[in-house]
Amino acid sequence: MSTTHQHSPTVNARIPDKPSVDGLEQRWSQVWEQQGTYRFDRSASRDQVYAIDTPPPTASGSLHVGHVFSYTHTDCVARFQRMRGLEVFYPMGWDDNGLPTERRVQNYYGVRCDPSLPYDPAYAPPTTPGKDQVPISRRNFVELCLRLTVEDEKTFELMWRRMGLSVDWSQMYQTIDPGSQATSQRAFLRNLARGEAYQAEAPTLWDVTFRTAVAQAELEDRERPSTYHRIGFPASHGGRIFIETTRPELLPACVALVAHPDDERYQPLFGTTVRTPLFDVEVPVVAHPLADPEKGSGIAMICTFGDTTDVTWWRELSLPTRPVIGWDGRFLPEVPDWLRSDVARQTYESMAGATPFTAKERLVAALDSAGFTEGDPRPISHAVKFYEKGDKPLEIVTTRQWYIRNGGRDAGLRAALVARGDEITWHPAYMKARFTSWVEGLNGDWLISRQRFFGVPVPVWYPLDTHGAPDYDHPIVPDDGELPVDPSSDAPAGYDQTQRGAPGGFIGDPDVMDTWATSSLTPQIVGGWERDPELFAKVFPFDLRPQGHEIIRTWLFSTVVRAHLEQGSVPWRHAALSGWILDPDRKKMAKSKGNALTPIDLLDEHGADAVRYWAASARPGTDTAFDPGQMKVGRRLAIKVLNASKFVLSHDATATPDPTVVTAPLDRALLAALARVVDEATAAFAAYNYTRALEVTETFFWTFCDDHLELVKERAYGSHGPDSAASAGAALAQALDVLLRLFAPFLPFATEEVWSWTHDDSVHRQAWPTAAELATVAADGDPTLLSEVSVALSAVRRAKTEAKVSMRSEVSHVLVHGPAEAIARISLAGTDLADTGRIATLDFRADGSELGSSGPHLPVHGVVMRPGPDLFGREGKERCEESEQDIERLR
RNA sequence: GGGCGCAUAGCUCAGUUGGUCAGAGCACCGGUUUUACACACCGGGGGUCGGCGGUUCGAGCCCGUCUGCGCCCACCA
Repeated sequence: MSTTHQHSPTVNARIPDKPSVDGLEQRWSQVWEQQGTYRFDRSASRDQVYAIDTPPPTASGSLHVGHVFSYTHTDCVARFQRMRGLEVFYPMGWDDNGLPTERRVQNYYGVRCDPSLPYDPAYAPPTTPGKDQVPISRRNFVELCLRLTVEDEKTFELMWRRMGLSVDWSQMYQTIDPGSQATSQRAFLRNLARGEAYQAEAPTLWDVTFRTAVAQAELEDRERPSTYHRIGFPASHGGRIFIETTRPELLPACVALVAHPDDERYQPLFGTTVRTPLFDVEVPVVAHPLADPEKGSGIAMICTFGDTTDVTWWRELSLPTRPVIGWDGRFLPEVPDWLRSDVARQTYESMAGATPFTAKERLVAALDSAGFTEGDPRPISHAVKFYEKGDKPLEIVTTRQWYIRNGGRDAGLRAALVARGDEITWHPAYMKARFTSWVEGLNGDWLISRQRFFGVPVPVWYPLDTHGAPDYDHPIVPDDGELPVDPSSDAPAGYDQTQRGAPGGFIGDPDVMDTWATSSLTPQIVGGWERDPELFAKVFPFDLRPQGHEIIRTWLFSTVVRAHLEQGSVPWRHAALSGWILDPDRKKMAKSKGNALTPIDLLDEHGADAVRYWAASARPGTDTAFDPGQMKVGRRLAIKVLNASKFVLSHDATATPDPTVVTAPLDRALLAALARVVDEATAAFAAYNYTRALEVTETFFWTFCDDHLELVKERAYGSHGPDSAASAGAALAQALDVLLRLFAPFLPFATEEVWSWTHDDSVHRQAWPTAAELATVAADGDPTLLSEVSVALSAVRRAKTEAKVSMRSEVSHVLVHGPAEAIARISLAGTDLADTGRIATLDFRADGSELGSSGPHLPVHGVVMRPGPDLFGREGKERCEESEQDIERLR
């Protein structure tokens, strides 16, 4: 990189007569691709690398405006770091594995996966989805998933390119591609070997629609109406114990009643038994501190399992298991063997195979008619756990599942993971609290197995004994070199396919891993862990993980877990959490609400630079209102950059480090003021405050355009000779050169367009500007001069505006007066001020006066004018008196 | 129930360690067709900085408290 730029002899010919922001995106994104502008140079050393762990967007549909928003933030940081001299490792991935893709494929093609079907190599999906979903084999289904995600990902890539993301597209990955699968399986197998992954048969939160287990991190509470039913249990010593429950249909699964140990009402019952109504099962009355005396009747029935509290009680009180709900969410078809009496069996038969809803209706009716209920059902509203992607309440089903230790059952590991959070710099800092509180609140290990089809398979097989029963305690694992494997179609070493399912043979684990189990490894996947050790050493730990704050508990946390277990390190040094886009009602913009605009529409209407400007105006972590007005402002800024640049560069001036060319005090002041802006923008950017960097640059730029450019225009055209013109032109060129680089991370298209008028290389590979590079030319320039002259100019303009005359109107006499130092400075720019204000006679008076309404921090205290009555066409006396300005107009 | 964040002009938001901090942009009103830009430029009005109390010579800024909004988490009988 270099700050001295070669000049083309055809400078002016490259400047369009009518610069436009339209069409820049297509042109420059192509050039960047052809020239490899953003290609990562892996020959850089580790301390020269800035590595980004890019969030792979879910490839299950379309991008929305929230993506544009947050990815812009990351891109601005990436571009800054690149210009700062770092090699930026900026990959892009697609999270295509998992449920969202399955659902999209089902809807798109009108198919569903039936793993029992054989693979049909000739299968072609229907051109239009039929009314009923066509069952197809798992392999056919996966092929459709791959086919559709490839199409989606092409669209995504075009979108990102049009946004101007400075991604290195040669570093692309999919979470379902073979490399990701191998990494995911390798990490799992290492967890297994170290005892960090294990399987267990245990009560599991279960989504009955998707028929899969779900993890704690994927839960969400939803408020749902329900009803309390008051039910009497016959006590062994006579009388009835009344409980209140929202799930009376679980009565056949009841294993105990529980009350608080201190609850005097029920203390006499502890140690006794009651019998379940109708089902006539004897259950104990037990004590546990989790029982809430205030809730319902103060005594609850424990069922296996109605909720997670039941699981706690069941585990801690060593209660028996009486499951009644199956994987499909319906009551098991067979009458359970613990139901013995005829009434019990008949009652259960009326519920067998039913949904909980139907079973509840039938059982409550039976309880009513048998006189076990008391009073009317009482409506309540309570929180119910749902899978975040599901629409039916979760059930709890006992199943064999794979887990990875995440500190949920191990205080030492939990503390170590909390400490990892302290090693990460959070942007904004308060987001760390969400991480910490999540880790500290974990109550179980991470359930990673899913009973789904499109995902990374759990890479193990199980030997079958001579009776054909699997030995889950001795899984067969593949060698590292075999990865990735699919146990449902590959045979383990030492076996062949004919032994699949046969006694003495093997079976493959049928499950896939949760999508987070793979995406938690994005640093390892994209960084080439075990695949490309040289690369991995240069990028890991990564420098930045950008992501949404709503997935701190999932993606961020699970990535920390994997890196901690595998590398003994944090995965990255910084985590930047982006906010959400809110619609005008301050609700999160979401596709499901139908209020998310497509990004392409926005780009068509405003242009990429404009949309990026809006996004970059939002501070890190802040939820932000969707605001087309800001995009209009951004578009205006981009256009302004083009036009101002055209003016500056039309003078054929050269940015020069030679202080003998830039001699005018105002020109030096400009560069001195710009040096301060550079310092401020750099410090802000380095602290990930890209918004502040943009703001200071933009503010300066408008002063540059509206004041400085106007002040030096006449001189630049040569009105005072070639030397002063050269000074103006060189300073303008120098300032523009710096400003373009300051704007480059935000407005990559407009800045590149302008840069190309005078350069053959890309602005995006230039060095980030420094105050030092301006210092020589700025020389003794005083940055306050520019603002002081601006104040004086503003006062002249105000007088003309109030007189309702053109800014070109001539003024015969202006007196500027104020503190001596300010007057001394301003007088150095007197010629420029007189030219711009079209002032015939400009006088200065240092009197320390405080005329005018300017604030005390404004060093110029008044511009004193007297307009003549005839030229302005009015007296203007009132104005003079009002502002205490003695304005004299000489014609 | 616990935790975090927010509350400043009609709107969207800046205000770094308390002292020129009452700001910006948009919107609004008025003016200017000026050869980089009318996709422009110039100017203007507009806020008791959520309420109350406290610390201080001095408080959007610090402390307490209250109100409202949002988010995260929590064992849902």
